[in-house]
Amino acid sequence: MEIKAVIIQTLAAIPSGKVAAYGQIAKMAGYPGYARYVGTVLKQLPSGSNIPWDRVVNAKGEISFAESSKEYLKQHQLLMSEGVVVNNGRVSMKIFGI
DNA sequence: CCTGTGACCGGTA
DNA sequence: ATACCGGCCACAG
Repeated sequence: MEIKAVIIQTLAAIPSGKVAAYGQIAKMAGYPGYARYVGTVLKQLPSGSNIPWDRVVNAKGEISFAESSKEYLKQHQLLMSEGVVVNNGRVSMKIFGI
């Protein structure tokens, strides 16, 4: 119950217009190695929460959904609307570095 | 209790 | 640059 909260806080701290990697978030939260768990938490987030799940990408800077998936398109759109440039599924260096 | 799974990561070839 | 591999940790069945 502790870890989840910290991760969510860290997610909420990502400024608009920037993105962060799963592992990076885990590390910032003080739990290095919890990258996968970050994904688990995001997946279980209730819809309607204020958590910017769309600003989370994998270590390669890519969206972690299949291109054909609906979620991919949605995330892509959200990122664009926040000023993040996405090229071929890859975000252009706007990584959140506190 | 044990096993498989996941919106992952880093090192090595 | 890409491909493969082992490690990672909580959670559901």
